[in-house]
Amino acid sequence: MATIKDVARQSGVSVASVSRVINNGPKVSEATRERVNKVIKDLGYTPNANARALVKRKTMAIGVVIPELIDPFFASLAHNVDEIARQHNMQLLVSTAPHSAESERAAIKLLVAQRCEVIIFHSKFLDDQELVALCKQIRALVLIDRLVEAVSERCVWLDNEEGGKIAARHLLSLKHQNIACVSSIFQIEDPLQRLQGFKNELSKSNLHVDEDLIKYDEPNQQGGEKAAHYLLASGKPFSAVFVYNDAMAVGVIAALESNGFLVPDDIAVIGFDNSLMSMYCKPKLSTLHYPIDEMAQKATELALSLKESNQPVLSLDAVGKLGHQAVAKPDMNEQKQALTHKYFPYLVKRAST
Amino acid sequence: MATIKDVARQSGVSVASVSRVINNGPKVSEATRERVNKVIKDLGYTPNANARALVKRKTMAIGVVIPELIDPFFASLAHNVDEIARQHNMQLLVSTAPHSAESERAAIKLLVAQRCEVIIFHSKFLDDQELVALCKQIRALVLIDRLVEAVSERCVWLDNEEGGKIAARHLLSLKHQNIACVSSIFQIEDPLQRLQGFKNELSKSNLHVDEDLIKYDEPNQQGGEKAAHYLLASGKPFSAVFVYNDAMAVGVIAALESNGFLVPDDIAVIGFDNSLMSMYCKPKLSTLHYPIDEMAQKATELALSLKESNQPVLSLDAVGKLGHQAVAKPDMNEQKQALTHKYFPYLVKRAST
DNA sequence: TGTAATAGGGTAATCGTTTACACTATTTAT
DNA sequence: ATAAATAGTGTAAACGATTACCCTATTACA
Repeated sequence: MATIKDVARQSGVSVASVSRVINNGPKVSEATRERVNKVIKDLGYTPNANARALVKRKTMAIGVVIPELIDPFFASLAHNVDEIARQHNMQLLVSTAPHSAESERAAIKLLVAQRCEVIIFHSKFLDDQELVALCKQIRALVLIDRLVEAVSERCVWLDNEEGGKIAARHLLSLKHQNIACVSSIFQIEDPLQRLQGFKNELSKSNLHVDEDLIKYDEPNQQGGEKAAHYLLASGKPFSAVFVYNDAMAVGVIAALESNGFLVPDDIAVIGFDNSLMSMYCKPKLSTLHYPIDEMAQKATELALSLKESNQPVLSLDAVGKLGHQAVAKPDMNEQKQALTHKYFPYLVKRAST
Repeated sequence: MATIKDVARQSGVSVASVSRVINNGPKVSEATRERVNKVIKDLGYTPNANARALVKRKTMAIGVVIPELIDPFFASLAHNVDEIARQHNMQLLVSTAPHSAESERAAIKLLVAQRCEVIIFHSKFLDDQELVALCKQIRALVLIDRLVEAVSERCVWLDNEEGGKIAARHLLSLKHQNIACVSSIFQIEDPLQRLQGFKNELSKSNLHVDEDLIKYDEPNQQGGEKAAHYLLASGKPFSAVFVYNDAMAVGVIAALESNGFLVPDDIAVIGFDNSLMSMYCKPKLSTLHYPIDEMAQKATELALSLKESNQPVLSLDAVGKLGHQAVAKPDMNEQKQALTHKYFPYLVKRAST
């Protein structure tokens, strides 16, 4: 593999000049520039990014930590990070961390080892304290899909509780009285908050969810099918189900229909995510739209702006430029104005309710 | 960020010893090892992968070039590469190259700049010649989903023509006479070969596809819907549709049903890929299973073994260990035994036909 | 006891870049 | 005509690791 020295030798100049040509630096005569470029072509020379990263102390890489690529939700997240990365001529590093604190730590460590300074982190298993420590250590680390109060200005998150409330209001407006829930067996924030919001809103109407009508399983189709079977096995009647996500909801519908129930006539179902699947399954699934595309893009841009900034906390001015619904919370203990990048789900009505 | 020198200083040894500790090298006393490890913990030291890559002349990265992450097929491909990468403690580099020769070139170049020596390349826009040149230049480059004769031992590919034949036989066995096709607007190998195999098999039974009943659009749901509308607009009757992939097929079904046709009673549909979608849409989609998981894993292992090998071409012995249906072609011009890693699709019958 | 083997550890070159600094012509300003 | 500025280029010191080679005790063995 040709090096800068080879290019220098062959074109009769110093490595400094070659470097200047490569980086479009000033102080190179047009003649030299052309000669060097010719040799670069001939030799098929490509600058070594590792050597560059070493001396410049920065890489052109942007890392993303997600549980796995195969889940459409996370694939979508990675896809959007990649889009922005490409716009900035940066390379995407994917570090997968399948559902455990240990693997999340390992994933971040790999990225740090690569000296990847811009990181989008989808963490569900590290505790707040550890995340705060990481934020201190890594200037351009942004947490997506999670709110950690102490570093709220680094968080791009969804109001899951509000999602639960919207679902509840929707089912209430349809006059449902006996409502079941299907949730994820991973007891992380999202399912808990969605359920909490859902229950809270119901209780405002003096309704409550029978604990026997809340079933948990893995957050995919199979899990949904199983959870629906548990529900039916409970023997208690219900006319609507609020499901953790669309994948499970599709499974729930399949199980209900194979047991002779009609959706939505006998039982209404509502999902979460607004995934492609919800649009193309039948009956089409009502769901809560999760603006993961915008969130991922915003998170990436936020991280990139953080890289440039010298301030420990993102300035108001910088945030202004970011647009969208950044929320100021004036009532914090400290004087500093805390900022948080909060997004909201919204209802998408389809044939299933 | 702490460096190896900081660790050396603080633990009162030389950088050489620290390096030995990090790499579990020999010639370090237990006492020193512990002392150094303690300092490493305290300082939160992480070895700089760039510096390492520079001096060792190899990275712990494995690159994958795909058009985009959001397509479940490619997400699945990347996912499986990642799985193997993780098993080898390697980092996944994703380089997306959206549907053009230029972007494929750029994607590979990025990976080469990173000195990523193990690469899984899904290329559809570079010509054979250029790919052969790349294979010469990059020892551990493997092409997935494509056969280039001159470097067939580096190719892991699917027999698309056979897929078309299987689909044809299936529809013939159901006594269909008027058969339509929906294909991808990207005129790359896959759709062409599938269609070719399909037509060839039909012609054996003296049937042929009316050219007006072949429609092209983007290979996603929307494209499928549009293509189905074109078909209906042609005014010609048909009782079955062979669709390029499941995503389009789902769109086709949606369009047909919204026009009052029943699938499969009025019109049968068969897709390609055996994606999750085909399993959970309704009616469930008959399709050709695409063993992308195994193929991606095999491609990755092949690339990894190529990295180790010193021979320009993979030896018979090495391939033996790889298992699966590696096919020997004894009738090559040259004496060298050419090998190719060919996979076959198979029919998955569901409710749509 | 003398000598070889071994264990433990340090020195310094190296990987491929960038860039501060120095240097020489040449041009510009006075 | 002379000083100052500028354009173009080269030299060499980093960046942070690895490792060949060297050195010194200590141990093993005759």
